[in-house]
Amino acid sequence: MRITIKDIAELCGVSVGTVDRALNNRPGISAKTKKKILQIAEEMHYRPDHTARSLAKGRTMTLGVILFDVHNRSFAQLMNAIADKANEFGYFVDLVLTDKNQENELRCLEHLITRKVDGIILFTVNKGKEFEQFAKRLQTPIVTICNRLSEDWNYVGIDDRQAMKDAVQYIIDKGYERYIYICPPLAFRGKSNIYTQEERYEGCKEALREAGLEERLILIEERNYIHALDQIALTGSVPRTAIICSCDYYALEVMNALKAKGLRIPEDIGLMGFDNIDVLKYVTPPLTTVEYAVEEIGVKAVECLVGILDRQEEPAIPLLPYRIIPGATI
Amino acid sequence: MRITIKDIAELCGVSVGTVDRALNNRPGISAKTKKKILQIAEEMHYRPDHTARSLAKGRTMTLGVILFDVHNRSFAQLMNAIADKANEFGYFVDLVLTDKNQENELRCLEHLITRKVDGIILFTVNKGKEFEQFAKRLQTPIVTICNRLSEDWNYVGIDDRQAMKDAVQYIIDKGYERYIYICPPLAFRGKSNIYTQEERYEGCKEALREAGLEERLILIEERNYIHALDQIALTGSVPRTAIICSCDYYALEVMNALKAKGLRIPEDIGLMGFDNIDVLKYVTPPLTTVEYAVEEIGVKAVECLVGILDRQEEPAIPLLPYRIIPGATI
DNA sequence: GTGAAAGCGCTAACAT
DNA sequence: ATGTTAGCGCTTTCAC
Repeated sequence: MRITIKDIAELCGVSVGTVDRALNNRPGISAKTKKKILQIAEEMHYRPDHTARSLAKGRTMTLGVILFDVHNRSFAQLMNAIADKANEFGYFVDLVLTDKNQENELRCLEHLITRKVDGIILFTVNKGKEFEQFAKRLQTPIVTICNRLSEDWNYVGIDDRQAMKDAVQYIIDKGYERYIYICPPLAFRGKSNIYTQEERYEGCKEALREAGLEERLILIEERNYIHALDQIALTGSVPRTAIICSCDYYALEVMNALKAKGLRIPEDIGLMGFDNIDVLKYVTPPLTTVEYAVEEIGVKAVECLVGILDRQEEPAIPLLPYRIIPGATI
Repeated sequence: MRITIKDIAELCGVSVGTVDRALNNRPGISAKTKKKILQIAEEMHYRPDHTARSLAKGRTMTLGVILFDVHNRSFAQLMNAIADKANEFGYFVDLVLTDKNQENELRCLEHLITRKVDGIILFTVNKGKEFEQFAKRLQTPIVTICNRLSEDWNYVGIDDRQAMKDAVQYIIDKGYERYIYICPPLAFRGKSNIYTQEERYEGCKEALREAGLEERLILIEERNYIHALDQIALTGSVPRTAIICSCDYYALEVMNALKAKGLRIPEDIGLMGFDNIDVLKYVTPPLTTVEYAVEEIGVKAVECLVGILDRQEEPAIPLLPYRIIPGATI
């Protein structure tokens, strides 16, 4: 049996109320008894029971975080940033993984509610009015990150459309003649929430359209994009081509494929990523990509949530900055 | 106010005991009332309060996991594996990060105890009798992974010494004449728990000793190992050198440095890593390294812990297998 | 300054 | 088959 405040109370010959006052240094207790209680507690290696405290206080001091997994993109960094910042505010973090599965995400949300988390940071794959109603019914503050749900929800992220637009403009300036855009199946649009992916694609199209190059774009959105790439003439006397990937991981796979074909980057073909994931520093040639501060997304999300929880304030968060990392693949 | 079993009881005109029986399908309830209760609960969007349940049952159905962070090595994969396996058994996972700081680790342990986790999976940086006593005093089952504490504790991992020995033997067979071993400062030996690092280094020495090559080994254990490498003659008419790194991340940094110097791998210099982290697939040339199933470590650790918790059984876990990945850098 | 007691929401043992 | 009740460990209000 673990030691409780009741045990401490008996040992000190006082009531549990007094022990509580000492332990949580609340007023209404003499310095002397307080000191004694704290000493005994220390000696007995007393550890408070957070479960009981939460039940009594109605708050768990815990933030739930919902992500796909911890591999993708820079989720590991994001997670670290969130955990650190939450700790600063005295909160702890519960991480749950959806594996990009919508049903799973619902279960994750239920789980966090069951656990009575005080607030939730959500990278959603769901969308639609029905889901939003479900989420509202949970009666728990939610901050969305990286993938917008709707204007009704707090959101922390970058302007993905403008960022991709800038990136493509950067490519255009280098004088490419043909553009291949690779992204996950936009056909999921109907079901899954791929807001960010859509935004990036729109940004690409906008840039090309404004440059009058719209018809030079080839969209590859199949699962097996490497295979699809093979189908497209990439060698010999073809227009000078740039491959634009909606995220770095695609770009890395493409880079492997291009290398395997013996193509030189960027002489034979240009390549652009997005996200600037941390492993890029070990990849040659250095990938041209778009960077933004993932950690900052985590920090801002926590600040927003804690603001709501601790101070009932809910300020809108401006979109975060981004920048193009030149690299050597464009 | 969120809805509770008491509310459901009133709505159904039954007692909380009956509601509990229905919700947790325990015996002693008619199919009819059960159905009604479940229906009302559904309609009212009832969510059980895990906090209250834990307090009543004395179990939280939660496993604590203590790691440095989620970047290093293959911690992300490890974490995913642990979370998945724990879910299978109906457990949830609480992850806490120590940032390789010993004091922090103590706080993390305290935290998990405060949260009343049922068991803990620990990648420790602490060691010594005092720490072990502290850990035992927590009265919570602990399974150590990846870094041994002592024979007193359950452990899941590989035979690092033998694995590195095999790796170095593999290098020796390729006819290298000089060996450079790079690892974190073994000087931390006194304070921090670097069991695994020591084992790997010993394995390297053993292999060389048995081949009569012991004096050909240069140990680099400074923080700034890239700088230290520079000091050592690596070009021109020097003995054919292999650089052995105690983990892949060092090897990747070294690879970058070698490339920057214009050295060819493995023609000019050999390079070996350890861990086979997942990003290696995007790195050229493919790094020769040692692989083992991180996921399996997670799975086994969870199985062990759940065995202790659910069935009071505590079987010793055999060390996991490993194998050398040839790559193209040796 | 300190004690007593009523919860927090749920479980489980004991009645009926 | 169903109801009643005493906790689980802590917080908090109200007396003294």
